[in-house]
Amino acid sequence: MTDLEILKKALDLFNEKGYAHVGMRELARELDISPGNLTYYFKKKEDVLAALLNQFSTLNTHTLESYLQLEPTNANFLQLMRNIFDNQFRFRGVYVGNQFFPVAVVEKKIFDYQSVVTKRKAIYQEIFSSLRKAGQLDLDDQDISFLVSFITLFGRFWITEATLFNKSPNKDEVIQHYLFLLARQLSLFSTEAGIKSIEEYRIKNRG
Amino acid sequence: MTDLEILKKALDLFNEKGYAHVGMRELARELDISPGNLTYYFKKKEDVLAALLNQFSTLNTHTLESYLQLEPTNANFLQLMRNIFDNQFRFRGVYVGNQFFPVAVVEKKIFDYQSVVTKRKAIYQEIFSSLRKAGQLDLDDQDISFLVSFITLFGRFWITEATLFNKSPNKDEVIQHYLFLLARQLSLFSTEAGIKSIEEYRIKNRG
DNA sequence: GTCTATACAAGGATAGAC
DNA sequence: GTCTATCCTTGTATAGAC
Repeated sequence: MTDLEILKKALDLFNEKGYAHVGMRELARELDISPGNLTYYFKKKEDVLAALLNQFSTLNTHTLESYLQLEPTNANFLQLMRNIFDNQFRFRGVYVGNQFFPVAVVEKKIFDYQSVVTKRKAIYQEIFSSLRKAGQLDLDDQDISFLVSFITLFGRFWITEATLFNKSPNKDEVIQHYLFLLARQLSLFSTEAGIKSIEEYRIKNRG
Repeated sequence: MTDLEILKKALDLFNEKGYAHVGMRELARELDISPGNLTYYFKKKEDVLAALLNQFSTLNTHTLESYLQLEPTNANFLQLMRNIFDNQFRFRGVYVGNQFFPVAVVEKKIFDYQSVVTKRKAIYQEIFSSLRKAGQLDLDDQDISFLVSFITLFGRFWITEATLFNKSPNKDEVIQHYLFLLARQLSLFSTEAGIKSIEEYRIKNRG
């Protein structure tokens, strides 16, 4: 038995039933080990959560880094957001499944979520600045901070809305829907070149 | 002891600690009654939740109804949203505290949340149509459905974002912040008259 | 009708045997 | 590294006092 095997099964169960509704005994049973043995690998249920949040955060960091290698275009940005949305969908059980996050997360004891959010905001600020410089978006500084606020909230909670009544909706369908909304918002601030780039993205992702 | 007293105290505790982190024994202790006595009034914890959700939903319905008596202007609309935001803040412990709602809510057994959401969407559709007809907003039909999607997500999850790291933030501050974002979004679709109305609202709510 | 006392099941967590 | 046994908290149900 390895940590990774346990985390894989745990994520499956969390995605299916929600973090709060999966017990350590149940997880152990699904892994064919005893509850006591499970706690040899993860002392507390929250440790399982923290490990998954770390996986998720690392994955997002990689996704963002590979975007930063590319040309700053609206099309590439939308592709980035699709990839991020994909990650969120994969980890929805830990990402949305928590009531409030356990106190331990809020108090940064097991995972410093707050600092992740701060860093992400700074990156989005950067991204929108580059898109402006590249002539894709027509923005003043206030518009940038508005778009950062928008993307922070929208980009975090679309998956919560999507899974509110159905924990496993059709992935491609929901991502398509929310990406469409995002593209529309982006187009409100786009230059002609930016609009063209959005159109290109649309065409490419239909064929 | 009355139902209302219990619900008041329960909401206080839920706002402070989150629904999942308040036990029936704790609630009873705070009310100076025995746990068994509490279950005389509310058989299950979920029944407390359902009662609060009903209070909240009724409050929102009244808030919306009194808006519908007024002139359709952006200023009145923003005032409506401020009132709604106020309600959400008051009930944040039951509104946010459950990202997935308990199974009983999702399955409509104790509270038909899904039908509330559907009705609210229809009302917002109406509201934006009137604002278009009144010359406040410049919209085609696609814009309307975009704005409805926007307001549904934004109007539901701002409070979740606001309470993510701090369960009791300064109410006026956070509402001001999110209302400002909403006004900005609205202004992207506003006519000159609409912009003026937003400005009027801003001036009125500073003095 | 209102309340207390108590019991039980389920789940997180821990100690210690092998 | 794996397991059993045990403890504690919490949701829930019920018997019965007043």
